[in-house]
Amino acid sequence: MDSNDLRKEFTRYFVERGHVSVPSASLIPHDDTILFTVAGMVPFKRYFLGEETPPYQRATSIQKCIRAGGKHNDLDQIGKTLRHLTFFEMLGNFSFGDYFKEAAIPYAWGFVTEVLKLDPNRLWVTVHISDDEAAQIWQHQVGVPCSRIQRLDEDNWWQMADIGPCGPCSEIYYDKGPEYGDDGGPEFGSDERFLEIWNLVFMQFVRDAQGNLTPLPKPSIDTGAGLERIVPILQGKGSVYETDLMVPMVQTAESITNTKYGMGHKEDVSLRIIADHARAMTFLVSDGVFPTNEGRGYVLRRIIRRAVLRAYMLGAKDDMVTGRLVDSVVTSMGEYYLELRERSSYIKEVVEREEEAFRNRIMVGVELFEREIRDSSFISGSAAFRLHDTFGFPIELTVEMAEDRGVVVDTAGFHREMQQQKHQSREAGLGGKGREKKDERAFELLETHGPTQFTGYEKTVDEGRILALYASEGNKDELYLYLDRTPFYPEGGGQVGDKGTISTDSAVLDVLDTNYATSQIIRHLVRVKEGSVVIGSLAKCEVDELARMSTRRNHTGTHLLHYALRQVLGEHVKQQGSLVEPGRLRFDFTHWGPLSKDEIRQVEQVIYREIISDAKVVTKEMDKEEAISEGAIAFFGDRYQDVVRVVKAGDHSVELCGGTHVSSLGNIGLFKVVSESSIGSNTRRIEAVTGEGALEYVMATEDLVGELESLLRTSRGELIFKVASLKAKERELLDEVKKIKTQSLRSISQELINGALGRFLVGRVDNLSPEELKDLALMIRSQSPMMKVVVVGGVYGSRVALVCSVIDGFDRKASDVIQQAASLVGGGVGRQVSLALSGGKDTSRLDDALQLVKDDLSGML
RNA sequence: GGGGAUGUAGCUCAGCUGGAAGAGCACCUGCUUUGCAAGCAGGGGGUCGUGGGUUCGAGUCCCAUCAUCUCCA
Repeated sequence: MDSNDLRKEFTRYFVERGHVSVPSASLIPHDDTILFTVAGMVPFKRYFLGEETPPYQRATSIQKCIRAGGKHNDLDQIGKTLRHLTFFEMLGNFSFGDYFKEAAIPYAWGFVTEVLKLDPNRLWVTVHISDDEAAQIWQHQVGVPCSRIQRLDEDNWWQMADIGPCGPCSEIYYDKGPEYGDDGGPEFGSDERFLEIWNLVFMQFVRDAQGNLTPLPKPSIDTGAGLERIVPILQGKGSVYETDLMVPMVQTAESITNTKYGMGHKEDVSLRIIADHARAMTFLVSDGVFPTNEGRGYVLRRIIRRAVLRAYMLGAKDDMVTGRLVDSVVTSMGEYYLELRERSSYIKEVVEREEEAFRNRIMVGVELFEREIRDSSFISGSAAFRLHDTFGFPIELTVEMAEDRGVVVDTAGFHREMQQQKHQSREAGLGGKGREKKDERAFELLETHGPTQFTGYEKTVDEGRILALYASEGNKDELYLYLDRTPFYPEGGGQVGDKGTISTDSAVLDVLDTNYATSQIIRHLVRVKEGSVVIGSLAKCEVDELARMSTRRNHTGTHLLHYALRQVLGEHVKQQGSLVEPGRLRFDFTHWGPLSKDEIRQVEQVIYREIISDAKVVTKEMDKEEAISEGAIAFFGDRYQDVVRVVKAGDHSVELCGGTHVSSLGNIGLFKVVSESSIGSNTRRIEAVTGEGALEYVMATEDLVGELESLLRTSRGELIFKVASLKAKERELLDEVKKIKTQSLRSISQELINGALGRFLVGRVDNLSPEELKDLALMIRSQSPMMKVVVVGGVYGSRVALVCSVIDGFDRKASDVIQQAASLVGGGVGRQVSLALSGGKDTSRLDDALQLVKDDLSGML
């Protein structure tokens, strides 16, 4: 049975048993607590937690998963073992309060023995030490002999967190045979011999803060079976790398590195890493991850770089390799994952650009490495760390290259420095953030009064009843006010909270900010302007309408900007963050380089055309799937909800968004990009203004041009020409001045030479810059080769300059000659042999100083 | 969020403990030669990323800032 058949058979089996087949969710979860989708249950988490009601009671899915980076990190194990993978597929069936152990266990056993036709004599089962119920079902209902059921403790207990749903697990293991390791079942035997192929999680209890377990009224089932674990068994292979899931990638890896799988352990590890990473990078980019220097993007980046590095070390020194790797993944998996085929050229572009950047880094690093070993027979830990930390030169490559040269690397020292950096970063990370405390009172309000009703989409003035007023965490004068209904927009989706005023019969309050206390309770940060607040009284809420209007313009403008950037730069552009304030908007997005002036113009033009179309902005609540099928751009970080708010800004821009918007695009008025900059690799930031802000910006530019016009006494059309000709003129004049200066220096030097007696010269010339004075001294020396010492000094502005030049081989240093004179005028001098420069502030002592030098030299020569 | 590195001629870079802005390639002119990176002579081209500071004097030291690269979280 090949892997495509297995996927089909699995889905068919559970659909026949009343499950709804749910397509694989994105690798980017709608969940801030994890970096990637790491298991089949991730997309259903909210159903299991009871935060949302599932639309079905039984579901089955084949879920793409990534375990790399974050809490679930298998990256370092890849290639070394045969069972770890960064990318894998999870087969799962789920029950949301429907069936429980009595059905889940027989389903699993039925599939394994009847559909997969695995030999029951090779199967083992584990249950939790406390779970007699499951053991009974295995033994009596399914008929697994007692000797094949083992009891495990922590390994068979599941919990999402310290508090919340949890329960025992039960697993099915496959015995690969004595040649793979020691016997004794999964509990005592070898990990490589007994392979876990099926995990059943019984969500049975809720654990509270004290650690008490309370049984759930409707327990649930979450199962997971690794496709990559099962396929080798079905195909009679020792590992997944020999099955149809991996062979195409391994073959490509062989071909690009000119090696063969099975040649040797070292080569095999590398080939496995390349093959595994080929799948991971292809799927990650396909699901919208972009190589950047933080979070998910950083993990992707490491995966790409690691694959390239392994290929490089096996001999693929010059040719690009990732393009062919992506091709092999798209070809072999595109039949089931259609999105790969659709986006293959995009995936290749993103990945190949990263490879190219990395290859440039390697080249620089190799040079530094050479320099490092030139005069040292070993590489210190700190040197290896510097190569890695500063120049991005991987430690593996340092070690490899050192081995080739017979040089030792202090890897222990390297890891020490690495630990230190990690420690340092973690400290800084924790100190900086300051975690928000949970607003417990908001939960109470939610229980007693239900969610706050937000009316701000329709109006900016409304009435609400005051439910509570509490002291805020920070400033004493500032309080938290809770209403049953409010038009104040709470900070979210990048848009800042509304400001304004709230008044009752007895009090007037300034609203400083508005945000969510919990996901459904809105909290106003207020300051009492006059009177006192009576709980339960009716309050008139007035949002600062001017600020809100500006915010609306900026928010809709942000959507247009996003659309325009994708039009002009390409579909790789993706929002990374945004800030919408009344005064301006800020938009971070993925892109590989600075935008040219021309590209910014084009973006502004696209936006301009949208604005003058004056198309309506339509907001609609719709089903999530429906929204995506209409082309809405969904972002990670968005909460997963069945019903989402979709904002259609004109005919092109469609996004999921909870913010406030103008009613038609013409209201934006004018959109102007104010700045474009980098905030990290492959991440750019644009700041822009709209409406009045844009007008002010244009006016300021106008004023500037106006001022230039009057300053340069010319018209706007002539401005460029005027400045260019002024610069040319300046150049000309400077050349002229230089020529004249040289001439005058020549005549001054002649005068001084003529007036000189003997083999030295001391003279005073004022109004020459130190630079010119130096030229003068050199000129005298070159015109009069017999002159042994030349000292010239002069007043320049409020300062004194002194220069001394001596003939080669003179028995005193130039600096020594004027040392005393320099200190007399309040200056210092360094130590120079042939030419010394000095200066000072005391202009009145210059003549004395020069006399001092003269006396000194006459005595000597 | 924290750390490190880099920024000098069109390009690639050198410039040590502060003291006369350089090389190679490219470009222009001329000569030689007419063959795979041709030789020789001459020449143009630099706000030393930007802004402060220390100093008699800063490409060089200090601070800030911008850009690019990189590691960690």
